[in-house]
Amino acid sequence: MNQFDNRHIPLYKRVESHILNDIDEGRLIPGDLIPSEPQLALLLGVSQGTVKKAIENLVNENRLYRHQGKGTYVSTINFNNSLFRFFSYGDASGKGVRIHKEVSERELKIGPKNICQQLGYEPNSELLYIQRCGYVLELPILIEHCWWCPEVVPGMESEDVHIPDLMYALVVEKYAVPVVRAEETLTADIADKQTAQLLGIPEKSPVIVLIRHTYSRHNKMIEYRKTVGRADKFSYKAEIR
Amino acid sequence: MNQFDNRHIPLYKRVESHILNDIDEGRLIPGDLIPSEPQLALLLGVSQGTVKKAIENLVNENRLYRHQGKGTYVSTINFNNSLFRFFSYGDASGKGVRIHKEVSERELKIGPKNICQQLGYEPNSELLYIQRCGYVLELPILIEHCWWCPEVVPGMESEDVHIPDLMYALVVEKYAVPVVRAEETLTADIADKQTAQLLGIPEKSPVIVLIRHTYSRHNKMIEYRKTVGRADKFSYKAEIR
DNA sequence: TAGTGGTCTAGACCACTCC
DNA sequence: GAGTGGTCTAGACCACTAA
Repeated sequence: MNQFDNRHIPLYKRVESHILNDIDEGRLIPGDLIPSEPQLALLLGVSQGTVKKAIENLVNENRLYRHQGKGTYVSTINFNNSLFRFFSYGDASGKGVRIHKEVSERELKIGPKNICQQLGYEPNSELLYIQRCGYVLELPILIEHCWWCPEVVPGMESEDVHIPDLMYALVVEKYAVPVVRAEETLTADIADKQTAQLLGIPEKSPVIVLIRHTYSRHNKMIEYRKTVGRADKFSYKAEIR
Repeated sequence: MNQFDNRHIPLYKRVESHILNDIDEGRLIPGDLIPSEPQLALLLGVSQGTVKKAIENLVNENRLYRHQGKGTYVSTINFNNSLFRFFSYGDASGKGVRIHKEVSERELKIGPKNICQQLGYEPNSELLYIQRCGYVLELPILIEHCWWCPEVVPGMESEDVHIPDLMYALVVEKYAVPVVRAEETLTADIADKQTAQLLGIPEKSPVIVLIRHTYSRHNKMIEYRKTVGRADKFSYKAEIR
């Protein structure tokens, strides 16, 4: 049965699956060096060319990256690929304008029902809520509402723990929780009273809303995040072919 | 380190350039069959494996597609890749809800200065303007404002010419103008009075704004389009790794 | 049946990195 | 110098398409 099924799956696909399994089950974590082409070829009983093809495919899918002379590594998630990079912070000349974030709320509290469920909790469970405001040159430009699984990041509700702009660096370094991937959904809305006040814009101004689901290994969702930003500073560009 | 060693360009890159040149200069047009691997290998004096690698790269970039047993073709632009496919037309169960468009204005008129310039005209030139309203089940959901180069589509201002939902089909078939690619930019705004009226929504409701630049061969821009749609029906999803 | 792309192998040589 | 990935070749065999 199994033999019949496998007969139609190309060898390079099996090599891809082998590597992806090692990643998904934590035997390889982001940043790790994977075995070299000859090693994998020997291990899996295929030619080096087949291994090369499998790795090339995974590189194209952004799952691996290679350095000539060094080796092949498991990709680290890159939040510069977030849709939020399409906010232009008023700097017409070039990119790279820094956005600074400040925590405005941080506490354990009962999460909304749908967020509890998405994070794998019973409704009305206590979650870690962090609210931050993002600034460019003192100008508030976005509000972040983050909901974390509290036992994934124990103690992060304490004022003693400094939260860097890129929160995920803290999660990886302090709690050793690898952030593996995220899903983002973009919509638009108009500012409610509280958002308008925090952003210093008129109520009912257009805002961009970005919902992010952040995942660790084994497809475990560890954070729900809703970011609301000024629409007048946002534009997302794509090419169609 | 010798920075002048850039002279060496890999053979497969040259094969890619050869094919892309043939496309850009119109010797190959979308839908055309390109020469087979052995033919290209012979023509360019490289091995078939090198041609294969070049073609694989172009397939990954969506410039070509292949059919086993048939051959390799130049990609046709696919407007299903438009960002507008992320409008969900109120149908929760599945996709594929049809959007029907009706022309509400069609005339030659002086274009806005920036649009004239982008289309390669002097300011205050006459352009072909077409306005359409998009419906799902009688419910207006978006407004399209299209500006065309008039001599690219002569006579399209006439009421006699039927404009199909996918306008580009007409342009390709009737005027033999290949549509090669398009660029889209997404932003959000609030509905002005006219838009609100046409869409049947309150003034100042949130709307999604999509600007599209459409190009023919030789990088010639042939259309400027601005589409304004109800934000409450739009969501764009992406994955970060 | 001839021609196309799809998979797979074996091996050569080069460029880069680290020791 | 040893090990890594990057390029390139030659050739085998298979799967699909069309005449």
